[in-house]
Amino acid sequence: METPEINKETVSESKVVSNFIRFIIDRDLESGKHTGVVTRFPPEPNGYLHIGHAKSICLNFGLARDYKGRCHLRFDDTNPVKEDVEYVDSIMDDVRWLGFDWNEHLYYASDYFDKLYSFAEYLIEHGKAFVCDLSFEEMRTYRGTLTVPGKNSPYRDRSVEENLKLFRAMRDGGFPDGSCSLRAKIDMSSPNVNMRDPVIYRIKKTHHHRTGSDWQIYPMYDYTHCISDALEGITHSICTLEFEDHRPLYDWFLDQLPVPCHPQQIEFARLNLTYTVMSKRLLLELVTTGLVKGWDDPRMPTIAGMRRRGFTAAAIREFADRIGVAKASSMVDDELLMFCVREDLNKSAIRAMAVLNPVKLTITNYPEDKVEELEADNNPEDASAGKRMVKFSKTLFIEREDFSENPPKGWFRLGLNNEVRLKHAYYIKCHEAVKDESGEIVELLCTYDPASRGGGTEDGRKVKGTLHWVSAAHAVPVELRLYDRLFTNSDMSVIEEGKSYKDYLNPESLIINTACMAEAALMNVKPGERFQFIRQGYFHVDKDSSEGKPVFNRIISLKDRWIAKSTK
RNA sequence: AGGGAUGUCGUCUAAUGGUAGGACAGCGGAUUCUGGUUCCGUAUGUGAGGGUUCAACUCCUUCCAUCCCUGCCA
Repeated sequence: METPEINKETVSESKVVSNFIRFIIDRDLESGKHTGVVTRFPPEPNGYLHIGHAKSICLNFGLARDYKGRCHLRFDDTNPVKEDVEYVDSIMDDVRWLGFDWNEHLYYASDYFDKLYSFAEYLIEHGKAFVCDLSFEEMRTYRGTLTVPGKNSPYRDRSVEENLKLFRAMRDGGFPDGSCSLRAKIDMSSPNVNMRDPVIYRIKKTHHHRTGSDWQIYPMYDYTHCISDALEGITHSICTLEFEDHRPLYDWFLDQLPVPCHPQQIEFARLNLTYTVMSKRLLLELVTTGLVKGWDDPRMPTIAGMRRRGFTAAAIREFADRIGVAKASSMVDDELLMFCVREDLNKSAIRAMAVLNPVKLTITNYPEDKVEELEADNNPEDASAGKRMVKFSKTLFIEREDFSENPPKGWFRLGLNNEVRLKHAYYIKCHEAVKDESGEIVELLCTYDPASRGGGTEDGRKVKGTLHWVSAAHAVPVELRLYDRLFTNSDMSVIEEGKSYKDYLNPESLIINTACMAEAALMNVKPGERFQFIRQGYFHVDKDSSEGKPVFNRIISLKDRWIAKSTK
């Protein structure tokens, strides 16, 4: 896997909007509870990072940046059956690409396995943990339900010596998977089911991506996470809302153990985006069933997917800043993400002309073999982007949609006898639309006004419509991949009775366009470059491109007020 | 009477007892060699009831709605 350098775009200090977490930190700093801020981003390496993780990354690394503290990257790798180095690598890659740096603070929960084990013996010695022989089914029965208290395990009162002996036997591979577990001794009648003697170690004779076959037992999340935080001196341990019920357990472990500090767990609402799914399970399923072409499919909400699509890290960071942080569950309109992408690209993307659905246009009063070079600016938003020369001749291509024989009200593109401007070139008028037997237009016969060279005339007459175009003899064919939302349902958490998320797949989420004719310069582009195809949208050169065969991903179309108006 | 949490424009989010503000989306207009960009304008909101207070999104109280929790997943 490629390992890019830290994103060159500077992660500038963003205008800070207060939120409840900053409020807590300010208070802790003011009261002297803390003298600095240490946060962490703790992914489990069992899938690729998505836009929801990006929110968390921007939050945690952003807090560290703004408070001049530090943010650790820690892999929560306590379940070897689901985890893999491929994910570890992709996660580091994505965090770096987003523009964040953990410096030397890279950690793995698996680095703490020895300490975690010792702490477990400490709990046993203090009568706070026991080895339980209950099977999965029995344990479920003993746990009770949400409204009925649980019952104590019959193994709950084993002696410290016996527990120690059994736990060591577990460690040494003396028992098969699932035959027994180490449990905390808390309270089976707690209304919070997480406190009903939760399992803290289970037997898994599974190879671990970092510790190999060193361990036969692995610690559970609740036990591991709080201790890892404490060991690293985390001050504020920020996680999502579903862990709110786990906070008493987080605090319980740290209260029982001789750990260096007691971080504060703070929960915030995870990101939900319209028209997308965010669950790792579903994302994995999309990949493994081939519904998308890999984790970096440009339709995926993964960071790898958005990166390949052509979104910039700056746009994603801006998005994270704009959505804010709160505790109320929410669903963010994907238009906000698109806004951030357009906002960033508008300033930076080089303009070019490409005709997606070409129709031939002949300028009847233009000399047969003449070819002119016309000057075009590369970016009207940025004069430093310079200018380029574009070839113009008698035969051109324009968009088929830019001509209408019976134009609707408000139309100011090409029609019979109305004048439009060809961007950077001349004013033209159309006199005839030539059709084939089936009635389809095959050629537009136009005349041009030589006095309008460059796109304007001395008389200053107004020409409302401006079209993009390419010279037929000089244009090059390019492949376009037109991406759209993967799903058709704005709230994917609401699935109709009897349907599944697959029933909401958008059949037009990818349209491959091989008819596109582009200005010649686009033949020599490199993967990673971004352009604005004038009047169409932003495009990103895909890694599937090869010499002389460029492939462009449509990042996002331009906003189009005409469509909005004309379909009303 | 299981527990935990959350309700502010359509959406996201500020206001921490003192003018309910911003952004996206929408709508209207101006500018424009991209129906893009930019600029200007505009409508829409404190879940409901009661109470405390000179003053309540904020405090108290009752109700309602929504989300999360019964993995040896994280």
